[in-house]
Amino acid sequence: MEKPAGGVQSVERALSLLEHLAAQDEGMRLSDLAHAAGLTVSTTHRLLTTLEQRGFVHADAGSRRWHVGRSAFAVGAAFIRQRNFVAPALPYLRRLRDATRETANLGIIEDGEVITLTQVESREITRAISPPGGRVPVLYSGMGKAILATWDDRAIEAFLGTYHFQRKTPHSLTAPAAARREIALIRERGYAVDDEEFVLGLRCVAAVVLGPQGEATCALSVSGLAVRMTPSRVAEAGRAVLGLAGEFSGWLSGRP
Amino acid sequence: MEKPAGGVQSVERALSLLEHLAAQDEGMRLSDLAHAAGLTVSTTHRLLTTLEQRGFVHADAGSRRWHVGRSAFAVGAAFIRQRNFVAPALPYLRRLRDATRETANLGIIEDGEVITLTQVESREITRAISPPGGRVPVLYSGMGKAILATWDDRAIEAFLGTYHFQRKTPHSLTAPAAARREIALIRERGYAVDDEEFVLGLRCVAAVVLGPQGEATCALSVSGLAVRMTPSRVAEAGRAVLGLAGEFSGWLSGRP
DNA sequence: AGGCGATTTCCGCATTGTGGAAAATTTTTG
DNA sequence: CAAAAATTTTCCACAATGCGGAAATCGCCT
Repeated sequence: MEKPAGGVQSVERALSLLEHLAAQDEGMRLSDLAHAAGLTVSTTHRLLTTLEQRGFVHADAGSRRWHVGRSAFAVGAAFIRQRNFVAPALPYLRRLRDATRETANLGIIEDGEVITLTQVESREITRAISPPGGRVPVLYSGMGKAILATWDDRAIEAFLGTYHFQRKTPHSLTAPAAARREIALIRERGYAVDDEEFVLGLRCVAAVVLGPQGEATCALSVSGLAVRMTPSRVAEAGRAVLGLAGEFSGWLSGRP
Repeated sequence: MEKPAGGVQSVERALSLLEHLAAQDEGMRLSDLAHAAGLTVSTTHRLLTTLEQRGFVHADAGSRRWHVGRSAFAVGAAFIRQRNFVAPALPYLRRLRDATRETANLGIIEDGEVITLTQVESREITRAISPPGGRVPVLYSGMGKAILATWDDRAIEAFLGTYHFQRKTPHSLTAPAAARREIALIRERGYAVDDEEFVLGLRCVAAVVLGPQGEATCALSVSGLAVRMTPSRVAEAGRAVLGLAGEFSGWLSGRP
């Protein structure tokens, strides 16, 4: 009627209900939900009943409120397990590459190391090459430090307590105190810098991507040769990576 | 036709597609998905298109495969954020209480401490009382130790490295070595025991609840007075809590 | 180029979902 | 504690909506 959408009406409505429920942490009552979604009460009730049979929503008998159900959780978890955010990240990585003219990377933390899942290469002739799939200890990586900085202090202390510091280059962090200062700096400006701390001649600027719960899901970074990555270009790359990580976070959480 | 379900057909079918996609980590092609779900190709395509418009699935242009999308992730994340697993856990906690005649608890780890989210009290006259909402350091809690034991060794070492050991009772763990032995034991038998390590006269048996990705989501425990919790009853409670935690894990991941 | 499997679009039909209104239930109020 | 108000649940007749067969299109391999 209103919208010339080519979709299945009842499915669209059901999905809309799920999104409304996800947005209200206290759950919603039937009539409120119907009003919010712009549907009649009876239609809303029928759709909710269907969703409930499949476990995608759950009606709390006591408070008469509807909540997101276990099946929605089980399905959503597959998104991370399957690494389905890698392909959608590519447009952001491309924009990051184009904004900085350096290689753009996407990485996650797994078992105490940073894995670069994918990258979009710089078009420069001389470019840093560290192919996707590689593993790097957290503190030697801009992405690792950016994610680390989102943890609470307790977890960070626990991590630093047993981290095996190594002097890979003259610029490497070699003590917990230096790491703490670094983390404070990252929190202040929003992005992390790897200033030739892992490989001499390579600089890296990274920012974290947050999921819908505010949890660090992954990180974006820009890596380039130190000769090109001057202080002013590092700052410029910081703004770019911060902006695009923010956009990608928003996309992950549901907003375009 | 086949099923006398009172639900909305197209919505049920769409949810079924989501669940099939979540189960196949490599994604699925249209025709395979249609076959798996028992639908015609054209119907499947129409439903997928609708789901895609809302971002609940994503079609990878290159490989021609469909995957779970970001919106499903965003909605599913609300399940954990809203703590929607607390109410559904109650039936399991009740069964646990009835099987052991002791108080049954549900807890999570947050900021390095265990929070008891809810409990079902023992019917015994003399019962241990530690009301929901309380926070206890991880290593003093059966639930905390059970969750800790699921972490990888690296993370455990990091944790133990800065843990502030305190001798709360003569039975408390007071050194990393003892904690490591304890974790090995927990992994071997599947459940954790707090043997008067936090409060004298109180024993606790706990097992972890795993989410769809195999991640520790929360833990179940049984707590009772040491005078009643004899070694044989501890072993019995261990079997009960292990079984029910497993059932609850299965429920969380989609199977009843 | 050509053929084949898979995907996408189209369309007439009746199955299916819709929303008003009534019945049942719960909550609030007098 | 009874009556009223508000909300949830069930029911039903109608036609709008979703269905699936088939045709058109696309993409890939030989």
